Amino acid sequence: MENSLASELARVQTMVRELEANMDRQDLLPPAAREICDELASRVDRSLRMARSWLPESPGSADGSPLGHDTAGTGNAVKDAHFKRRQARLYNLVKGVPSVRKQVRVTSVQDTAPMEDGFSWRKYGQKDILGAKYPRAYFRCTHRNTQSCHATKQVQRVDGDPLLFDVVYHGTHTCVQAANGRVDQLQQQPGHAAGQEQSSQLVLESGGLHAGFEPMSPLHFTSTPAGTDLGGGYPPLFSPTSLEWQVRSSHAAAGFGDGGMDVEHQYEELFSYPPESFQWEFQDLYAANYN
DNA sequence: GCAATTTGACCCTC
DNA sequence: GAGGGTCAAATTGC
Repeated sequence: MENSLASELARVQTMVRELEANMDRQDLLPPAAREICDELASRVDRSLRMARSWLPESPGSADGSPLGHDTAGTGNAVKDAHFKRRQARLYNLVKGVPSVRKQVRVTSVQDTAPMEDGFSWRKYGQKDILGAKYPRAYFRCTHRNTQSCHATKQVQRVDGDPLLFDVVYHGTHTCVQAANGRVDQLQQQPGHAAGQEQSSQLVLESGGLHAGFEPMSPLHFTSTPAGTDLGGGYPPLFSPTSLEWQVRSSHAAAGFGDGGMDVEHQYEELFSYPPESFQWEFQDLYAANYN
């Protein structure tokens, strides 16, 4: 019952996105209509999450997957096993290295860039991922060599929702860029000290988080100039004008990456019982997403 | 000419 | 052996 409800909502969500994308592609979408589409998508998304919260645990299921991974139709146990292993690796990558995962929504397929996050990144690889429709792109900090900054991130378009990107950050920026702009902002957040770890970015990058109705401040994507394509036949990546951040994050350094906990549980755990140091962040994020 | 991206190959882990 | 992550030479764009 709830399962079919979730499926239906997922279908509606996809249709809204497709409608929006198609109209956007043909310049048929006036601003007012775009707002309605955004709101509609956002509300369906919220309903979907509600529906999923009723479901019994089903990690890796078509609709229950936090990555939006669509295993429906594959019916392939081997693939599923690989997918689970991939998920496990995603969350357990390097023990002790902060890992923050986010989902970034853009408002149209034209705006298909994982947003500017204040750092400059250099792409160093791209891989087709088993069971995933779109390839995963690998970025490292531009200042890796000059300043020994070992922060990296992975960006991958979510299957079934071309407007949604998974962005996984690994490591902490130690470059000057981190010391200037980012930390200055961090210091404005209560309870946060300069130079705090990657988890702080959750606050910053979702600072403008809204339920997806309002454009955020202008963005540009320095690391991925025109011509970069994350695959799937979509246009080159340009500057998104409006983004919705769905902060469904994990923080390996906080102990959520270990212990065999499934991904869905990690999210629930994180939102329900966030580590003390992150509680205020998740209160804000939760409020932004669910109120 | 330099910097960034692309992409095939290699390495590591499971 | 398969798959994910990284390297590095070739290519491209400014």
